[in-house]
Amino acid sequence: MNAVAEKNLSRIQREKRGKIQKAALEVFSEYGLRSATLDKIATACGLTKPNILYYYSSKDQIYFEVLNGLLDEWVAPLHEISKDGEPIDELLGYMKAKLKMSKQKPKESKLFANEILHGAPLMQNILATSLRQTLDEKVAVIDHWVSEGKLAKVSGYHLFFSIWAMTQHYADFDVQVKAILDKNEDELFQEAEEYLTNLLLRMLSLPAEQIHSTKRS
Amino acid sequence: MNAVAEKNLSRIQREKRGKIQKAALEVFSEYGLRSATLDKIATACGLTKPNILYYYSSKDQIYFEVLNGLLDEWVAPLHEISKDGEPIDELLGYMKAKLKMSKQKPKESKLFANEILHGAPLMQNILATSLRQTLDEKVAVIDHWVSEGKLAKVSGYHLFFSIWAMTQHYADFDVQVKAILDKNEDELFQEAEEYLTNLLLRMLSLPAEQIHSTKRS
DNA sequence: TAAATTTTTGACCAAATGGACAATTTTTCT
DNA sequence: AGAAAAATTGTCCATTTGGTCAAAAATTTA
Repeated sequence: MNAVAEKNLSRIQREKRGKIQKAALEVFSEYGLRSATLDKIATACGLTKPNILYYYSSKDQIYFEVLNGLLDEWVAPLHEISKDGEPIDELLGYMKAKLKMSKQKPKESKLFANEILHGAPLMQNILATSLRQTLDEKVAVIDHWVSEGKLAKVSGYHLFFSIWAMTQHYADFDVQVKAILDKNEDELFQEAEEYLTNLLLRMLSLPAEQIHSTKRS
Repeated sequence: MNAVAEKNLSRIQREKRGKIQKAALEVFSEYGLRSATLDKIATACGLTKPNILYYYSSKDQIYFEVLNGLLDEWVAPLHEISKDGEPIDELLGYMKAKLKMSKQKPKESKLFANEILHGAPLMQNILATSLRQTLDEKVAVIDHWVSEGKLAKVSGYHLFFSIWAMTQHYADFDVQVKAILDKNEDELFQEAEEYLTNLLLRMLSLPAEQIHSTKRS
């Protein structure tokens, strides 16, 4: 029900559905599924409530569409990790891509976080199949790098967990971060990138290489 | 309105309030403030809805009490960091304490996560004053350790952010973690501790010390 | 342009839910 | 024991909210 069916929609259909999804993302990410109301979404996109229900059959349906629409984009950076690249560069690149998403798409990040936090009722299946499979592949790549001596010994799964946790933290918990550090966003993310780069370099470099692990921004 | 006033409560008051708070934690952490209903809390603690409202003036009030009741406990491990201890041991100890809380109190972790994720309307003040002050002090300690050459150069603030993120990840996003890794909880947290210990050791150790940074459980 | 189709909306409904309250029961105090 | 205070509950209410529907307006098609 995506790129295929989307072509059959009229101009109006596409416009309005787009508006609704955009507004829904705002509202859902701020309030969560339950606290978000159709009225709030309606106000946010300048349509009436019944009009919204003309395009989507229910509130849950909107939520599902929004979440699904973001999924691919969300997992995309993972696919960019190439087994033929320089291990540390690949992983630093992944971290940076994830951090960039936190900076530029905090609402999307929060929406996912909220969904998973409450048991991922709509995504558990995808997590356990699609995401898991992709991750298994990438962990295999990491294991291979480790066995080849190109990377310090590390658990691939936990490495990914920690990259997710640390990068998304700056989006999901921005309120806390900003309550403690009153830098502007550019500064903050610049610092975060330097910090995380250093962290990964130190953690992933082999002892012998540790010497030239100072700057590699 | 805490330890002081709490003494003036009758046995029944203390029992029932305790029951209610416990049930409320369950329900709020699973559903969030808005989706949680008084009926769910009532069922969970075996009281009637009006009875609950006899002890707490409103649903918001219960939520506030639960959240506040947990706050001190939540920040406590931070106070344990002693400037007189061995820097790396202190920080490893902190990480382990936080990880333990994630394992043993996932509901509390999720409650906080949810609150902050949605803008921390009830806690922003505390975050920006109390937590911030405590953290400033601990960051000063870290800076001192760094200047004394006892710790690799690192941003204290981001170090704390990353410890929070990585340890709480195992509680807050447990659904995702478990969808990817099907270990039992003991194994999982054991692995996590080893991984995070290694990570912190590598990141915080001075280059010269890196040699004996293999095992230090 | 007129008919057919699509889009939009005002009015309305039923269910869920936070909370009020008076009456009743239980506990405590004298 | 009996009065006073505290605790409990059944009943009720107002608001919020997801969703329906028929009629009206706008757009497309022939």
